[in-house]
Amino acid sequence: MSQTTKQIEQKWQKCWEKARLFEADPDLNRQKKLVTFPFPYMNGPLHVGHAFTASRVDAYARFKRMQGFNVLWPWSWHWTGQPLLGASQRVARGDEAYIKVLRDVDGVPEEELKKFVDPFYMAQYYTSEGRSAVKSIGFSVDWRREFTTTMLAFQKFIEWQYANLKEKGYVTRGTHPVVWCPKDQSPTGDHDRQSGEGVTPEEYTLIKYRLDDGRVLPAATFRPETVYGITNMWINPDVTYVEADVNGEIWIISQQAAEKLKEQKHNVTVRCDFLGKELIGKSFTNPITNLTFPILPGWFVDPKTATGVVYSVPAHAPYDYLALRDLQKKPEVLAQFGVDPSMVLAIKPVSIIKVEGFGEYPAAEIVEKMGIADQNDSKADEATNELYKKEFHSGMLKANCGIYASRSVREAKDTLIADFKGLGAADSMYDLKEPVVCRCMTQCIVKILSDQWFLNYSDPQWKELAHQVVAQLTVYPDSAKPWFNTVIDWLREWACARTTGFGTPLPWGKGWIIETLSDSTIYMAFYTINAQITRNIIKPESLTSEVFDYIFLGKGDKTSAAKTADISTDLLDAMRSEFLYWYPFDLRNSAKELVPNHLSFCIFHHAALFPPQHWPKAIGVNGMLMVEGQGMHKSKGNFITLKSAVEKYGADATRCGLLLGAEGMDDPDWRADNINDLKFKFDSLMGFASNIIASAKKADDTPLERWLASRMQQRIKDVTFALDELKTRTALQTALFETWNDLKWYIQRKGSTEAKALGEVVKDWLKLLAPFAPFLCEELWSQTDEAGFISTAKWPIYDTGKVDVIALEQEALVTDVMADTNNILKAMKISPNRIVYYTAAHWKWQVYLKIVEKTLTGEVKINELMREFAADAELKPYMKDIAPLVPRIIKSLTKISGDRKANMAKIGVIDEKTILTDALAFLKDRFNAETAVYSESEAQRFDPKHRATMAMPYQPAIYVE
RNA sequence: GCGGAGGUCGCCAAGCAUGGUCAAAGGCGUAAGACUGAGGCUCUUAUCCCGCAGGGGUUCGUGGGUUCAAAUCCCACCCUCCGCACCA
Repeated sequence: MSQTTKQIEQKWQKCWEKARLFEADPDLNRQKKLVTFPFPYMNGPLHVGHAFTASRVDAYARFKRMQGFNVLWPWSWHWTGQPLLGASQRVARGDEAYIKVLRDVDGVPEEELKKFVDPFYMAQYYTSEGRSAVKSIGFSVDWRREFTTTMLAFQKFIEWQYANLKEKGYVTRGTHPVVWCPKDQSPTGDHDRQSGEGVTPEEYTLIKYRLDDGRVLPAATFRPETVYGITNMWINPDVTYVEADVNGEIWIISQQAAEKLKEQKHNVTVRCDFLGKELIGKSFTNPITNLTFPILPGWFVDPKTATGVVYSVPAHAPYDYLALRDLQKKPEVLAQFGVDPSMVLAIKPVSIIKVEGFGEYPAAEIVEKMGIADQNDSKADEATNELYKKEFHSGMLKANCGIYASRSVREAKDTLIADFKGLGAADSMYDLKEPVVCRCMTQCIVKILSDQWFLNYSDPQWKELAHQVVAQLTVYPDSAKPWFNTVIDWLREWACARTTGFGTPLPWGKGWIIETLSDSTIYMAFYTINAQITRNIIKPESLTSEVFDYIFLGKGDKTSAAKTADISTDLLDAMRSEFLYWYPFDLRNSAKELVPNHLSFCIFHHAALFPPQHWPKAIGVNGMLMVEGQGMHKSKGNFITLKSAVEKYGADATRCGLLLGAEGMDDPDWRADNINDLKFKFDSLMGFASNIIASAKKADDTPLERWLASRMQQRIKDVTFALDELKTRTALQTALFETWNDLKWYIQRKGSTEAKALGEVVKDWLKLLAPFAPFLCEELWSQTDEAGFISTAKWPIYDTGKVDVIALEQEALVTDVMADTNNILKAMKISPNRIVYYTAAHWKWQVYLKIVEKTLTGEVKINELMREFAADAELKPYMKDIAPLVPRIIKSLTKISGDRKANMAKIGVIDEKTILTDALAFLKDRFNAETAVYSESEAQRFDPKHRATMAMPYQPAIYVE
């Protein structure tokens, strides 16, 4: 009884483990490759997305191992961070919806689920599930180097890293605005939000206009340059405002604003509240120009946005223009507030920005153009956006803008804000453009966190170093390389410590732990020594900074380091040399979503901490896995765990199904039908190859075997080239389908599988497939006469000596003839009884080859050619036939590649009659018709329609009936 | 908005750097045949349109341009997907 896929997989997994096949130790006689995959976060099971990215790493690792490299492919687990804790708390809270997902999607058994109230238990559970899934899919991992990020030894490593970064000045301290949940007392990231995804704090400038009594009206704006164009203030008469002591000044702001400012480093004490209408009609002073303006009622003013105090720039703000116009049309409204309508009527917009395509008053023009009725018209928003954008990008400040006159808005803005603040005329506050609601249903605000620790990715010198890392880095695909540079330029300070979740305590900051994206930037170096740490049971406290300095940087005195650490100098040296052997890493491959964060951080940190010889060698980036055309989400019900995929389809089909999906940065699509199909294909392949291995014993060396061997060489070349570029899809497609098709063709043509040469080709084929479908290949390899594992067999090397261009050309003749025959049959719409081929006469070959030669060397001149032919005694008699032939041949040759023409010239005349005669039985079978072949020059031939004279070299004439 | 990646013959997808070998690989799907008790699987063949003779026509997001020649080069436009920070 034949083994099931599952049995085969388990068998080889055990064999590999027993042979310690993937355990890699330093070996100075061999070149090394350290390949890595970003450790997965353990708040859930591994899924097919992980499998896709890691399959690429594994295929590469296996390929390089077969090429003779000493390959190290380690794996670990990310436990530090917030989500694990959050997940565990949801279980503890009895969150049924969440528990249902764990049960149904993750497949967690009931008795385990209960224990998930302990986050470490949860992590442990997913980690051991994950480990067995990784083994079951056949990743060739050295497990001796495994760790989790909460292990003390690892945390010592992170401490060392951060102490170093701080010493080098890459860690800074400062304040930072975040979206904040007042109830949870923590920042509310996108994933923690009920609504308001993607909303970030935006900074408003507050212009501190002053009432006559000295109280401040801090009007909020994104466009402080418009302070020069103010005509009045808007206060919502129906809204409650407060008078508050803010940093020693008396501010008038909306009630909501007072609460917000308290969280933003403002000292706020509310003294009293009142309705906005009390302010209407009062006048105030512009702190920049010292001019005085009135306060008018504006119902569009939203107390929930910023300060609830807005100043009016009717020349450039559509809302202001509309609101003013509305008031001017309704003097009776003004009268209610005791405002003199004629004063309002006298307000004229003040133009301060010159912008292309608009005249004096852009706001009025755009309102007109879009036909906006009043301040309640929904189109007003659109007009605002359009005009703001336009004025920002191409606006110039006019002469009435003080010292900023004739500067562009875009360029003057930042200095202007700084100047105003310096004068005490402006302040700032943050607010959210749209409401954000936390998962706990609380409305979020902006909080300014103080004494926050940052990695200073803004540091220009650090950026420069990071660019240098990128410059020497190979990126797969190459097109992703510029992306890294733009990300490096774009990254700013990154808060690298937080107060909640799991993580390594910040070495110098009480209560702070290192943020999880910041604790996973150089840990690939830790792999190099972790096997030693475990094997020698090195205590965490022995891993002092002196020890790490010595191991990773060769710094300091090893005797004293060993002494303080209580470990031997030999062991220290062993770790040092192991690090030196493996580092830097040769490949890190991940999905493209990590480019703007993890992978770029990895570059920054290597730049900061390691010398250039230990900088990353190559980074691979791939797309994000889709499932049936959609993004994979637990909530969408299309989440597929790695474990379930392997169980259902087998490891090889899962790996190959994923890898055939896409390469480069394209997103692969997991289609269950395709994977299932592949599973059947592999069953078929097993029988196919097995049969060949058993029967290929006969010494046979015909052009067909040479053709097959030649094709194989081309496949070897292509697969090797593609894998070196991490083009896993191209490589697999060639290795699996194209090569298989070659073999099938050979067997059809040959009619048997007995040739020993075929068996040899199959061995190479299995090797090409082994990085992708290791279990299947290992099984088939064991059926051959070869010893050892295919996983460590020698990768085939492309050998031009094995390429027989004549055999290739001869076989091409057969396929070309078949294609032509098919075309004729299709046009005739018949099934033939008899097919006769006529090969070209020798003199035609002479003519043909002469022309081929000419086209290779340069321009072909017909009259010269004809003269040459006429001079040839052998050709002279045929001149009448040659004349019309020559242009035809020239034309047909334009469709043939230079390489092939060169081959044709080299090969000379091929014996078409023999080739076709040999293929006759095959053709007969294929077309289900009597077949025959004659040479055009044979007098005795069956040729009722006189087709023979149409024969051309490489294009025999065909007669069908 | 900023940044990145893309739009190819029913679907997925190669090709585009180095224009001619491109009606354009491969896989899927579809159709026919073989196998089977029947099916699934597998294998074979076909699969833009026209053509009773190996030929012709129209295709590679849209519109222009360069060229003897463009899926490939240039310009403009339209559309889709992804990332944008304290979060893994």
